[in-house]
Amino acid sequence: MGEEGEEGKEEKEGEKLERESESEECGGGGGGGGGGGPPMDTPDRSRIATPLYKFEDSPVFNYINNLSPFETVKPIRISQTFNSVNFASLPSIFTSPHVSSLKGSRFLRRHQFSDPSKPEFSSDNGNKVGSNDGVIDEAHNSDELQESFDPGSFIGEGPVESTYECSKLANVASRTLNYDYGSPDCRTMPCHGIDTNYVSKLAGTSGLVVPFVQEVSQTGFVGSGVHLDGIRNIDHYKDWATMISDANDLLIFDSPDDAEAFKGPLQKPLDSETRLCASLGSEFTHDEVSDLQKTQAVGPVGVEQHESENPPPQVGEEDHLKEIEATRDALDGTSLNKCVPVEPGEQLDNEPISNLHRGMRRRCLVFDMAGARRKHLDDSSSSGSSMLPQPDVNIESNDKQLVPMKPGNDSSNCILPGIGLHLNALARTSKEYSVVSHETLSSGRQLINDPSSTASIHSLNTGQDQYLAVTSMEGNMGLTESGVPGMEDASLASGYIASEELNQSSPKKKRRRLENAGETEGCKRCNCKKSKCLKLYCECFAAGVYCVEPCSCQDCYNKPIHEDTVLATRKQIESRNPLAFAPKVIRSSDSVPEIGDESSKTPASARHKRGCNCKKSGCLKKYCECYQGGVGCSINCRCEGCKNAFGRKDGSGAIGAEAELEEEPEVSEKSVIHKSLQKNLIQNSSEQNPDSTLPATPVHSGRASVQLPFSKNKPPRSFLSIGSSSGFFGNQRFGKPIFLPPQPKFEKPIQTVQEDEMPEILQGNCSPIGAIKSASPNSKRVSPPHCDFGSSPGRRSSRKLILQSIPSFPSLNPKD
DNA sequence: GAGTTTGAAACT
DNA sequence: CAGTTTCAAACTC
Repeated sequence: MGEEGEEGKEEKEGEKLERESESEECGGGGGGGGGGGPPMDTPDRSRIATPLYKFEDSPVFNYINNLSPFETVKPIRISQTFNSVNFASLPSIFTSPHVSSLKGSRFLRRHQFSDPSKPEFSSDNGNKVGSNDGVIDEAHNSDELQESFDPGSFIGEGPVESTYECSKLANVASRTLNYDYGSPDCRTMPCHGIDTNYVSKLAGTSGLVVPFVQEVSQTGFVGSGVHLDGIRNIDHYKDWATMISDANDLLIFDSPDDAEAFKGPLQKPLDSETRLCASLGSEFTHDEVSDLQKTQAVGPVGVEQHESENPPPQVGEEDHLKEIEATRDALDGTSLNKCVPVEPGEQLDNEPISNLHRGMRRRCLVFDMAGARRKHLDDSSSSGSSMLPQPDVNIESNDKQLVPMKPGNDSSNCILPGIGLHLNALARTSKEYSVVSHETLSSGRQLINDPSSTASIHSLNTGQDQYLAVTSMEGNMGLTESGVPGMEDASLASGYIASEELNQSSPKKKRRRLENAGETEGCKRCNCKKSKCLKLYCECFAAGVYCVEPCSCQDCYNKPIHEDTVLATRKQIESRNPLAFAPKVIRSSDSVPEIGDESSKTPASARHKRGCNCKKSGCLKKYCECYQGGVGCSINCRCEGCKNAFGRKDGSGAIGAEAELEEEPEVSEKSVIHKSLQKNLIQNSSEQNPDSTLPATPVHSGRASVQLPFSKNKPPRSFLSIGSSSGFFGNQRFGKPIFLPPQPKFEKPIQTVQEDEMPEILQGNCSPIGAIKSASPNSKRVSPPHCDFGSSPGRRSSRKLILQSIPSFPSLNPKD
């Protein structure tokens, strides 16, 4: 009975959650997952297109042309090119060219975004909740991406456009392939279409992108394309008009957030661009504005107005103008004015601006709409940590959260199953990089990866893949290397996507299959049936990552789609046990050799944070967390009959696995242990390096590719940290408390988590113990972890691992 | 592949 | 805080 009761309870909860999620998803109405079809985006492209041409013919247009020093070229718009290209390659599914007309897209977008569902998409990249239609979704996603990518949709339109040509290919590729994002090159390269895509994708997921994009453009992305200066001008005006209209919208909507969001993100990037386009904004005068306004009525802009629901008041024009101006003024600060990047590269720059603007706005709207949820997320997630100063960042963080590890349903996001992780990781990195690194980390230091990490990645790739574990985000960042693999994965991924959905249907089989196949690489995933993957029972959840395709879980809520739920649950759990998501295995500094010494790094140096409680397994089976983690038992353990090969509680074996080997129980397991040990050694070597290179950043620890000895089955997961935002970098760097990508049970911890890494709190100062206490729920002794392990105080200082789980510790902020 | 064992997590 | 239940992984057959 009790069970039933409980189940019922859970069910209720689940339902509740579901409802919530659904509401979120559908929020707007339409979009929703299954439901909505192409929700928002499919506007009439034709319709959109038309206006432009008309526009050209219009007197206003002529007027503008006259004004502009440039020759007007007929706007044969890139869009066409772009469209043509895209479409050509696009699968039939995409019949509706989202991309086609930027403006059109804008149009739609607005509506779309207004739709609450949007957020979800953004987060997931279109992954819809639970829907199985991988294909469709994907398409959808891709569309979305496109949209986001699409200048119109994309905030960073300007830049994006500039990248256009490059991006074109990328887009196409992306669509067809679905996920090329992974291409490492992107990061490094300034303009690569891929980047754009990637960015766009990211953007889609989050508003963050903007900066990034901008950056790209700035970087010099030289627009390959032909520049239609004249067009540009025109566009510029047009953009202005659009902007104005947007401004109106803003006023109307009055969403402060928007404005803010706007400013933040754009500003920076724009600033840089400013030099290029600086003057454009200023150029506009009232008259021009008015003209524009008129134009709006006539031209394409008019369309927009329609959209905006603010019918161009012919009568109250003045007022309208005033409004506009006011808006404009307000926006000035924002950079909109600055805006339009004049880079030659920008083919479509004009639109970009407007688009940019739009994008911003749109995002803002989205936020607003989705708002509540996002906000709360932000708050929660970021609350502890210092958020990035810029709004974007916040957004990013949120978005990140969204990033799905498991595409589960959203193929798109993940897209790459294989890459999925990779992507995710990359995405984050990229985002962060773009944003963070640029801004904050100008130093870029970290970007450099660890070789080791890279190596690990490679190895992973070979395997299954799908989840590349990017050992370190940073490594990823390095992208260059890591990215490459990702690419491969991506290609592979496409294939996987479809299958992903299927997987869930037959979890067990799948799982087994994965285990067998993937074990090597370690792609193991969870197989939760009742926990909805929202409890620590779930390995994925416990690891702070979203469930991924390979997971065989049922009723999984550990997906980006259910971000809110996941976060909430996480919070809950953390409230109970702050260290719940912290790495379970802590490497003791003592033994911890320096980074370089891998050989010396043995599991022995590490210990399980809480210790095990084994009664029957003798700590010789994976039931034992210590053993599983490849570490010896410690005084923290309450195990009985400890025979842990890596070190006994009594200390006999403690020294190290090696010692253990000798001591190994004669039991048949000996061989097993041996294997495990060997693996460990190997892994350790690889891992350790990473550590060294990897700063304490959780990320590293995170899923470093390194697998613990036992992790064989469990490969490093993708990194998407649920929490997201903090993302690997984010968290630490920004000190966001959000979930860190936890390190997989042991895998990560071992490698990365060194005592050094341990949160300062935990470390040296046992003072934090209080926290720890809480951490140790069961009274299992939570020995002050550090103390025990942290026998070597000296080392600790160097790294600052932040326990993600720990909410806010300013001190934790990344040294970086 | 099904069933059992195990111990962590969750609950009371 | 301790005891019990639940859960999913690990393991066995």
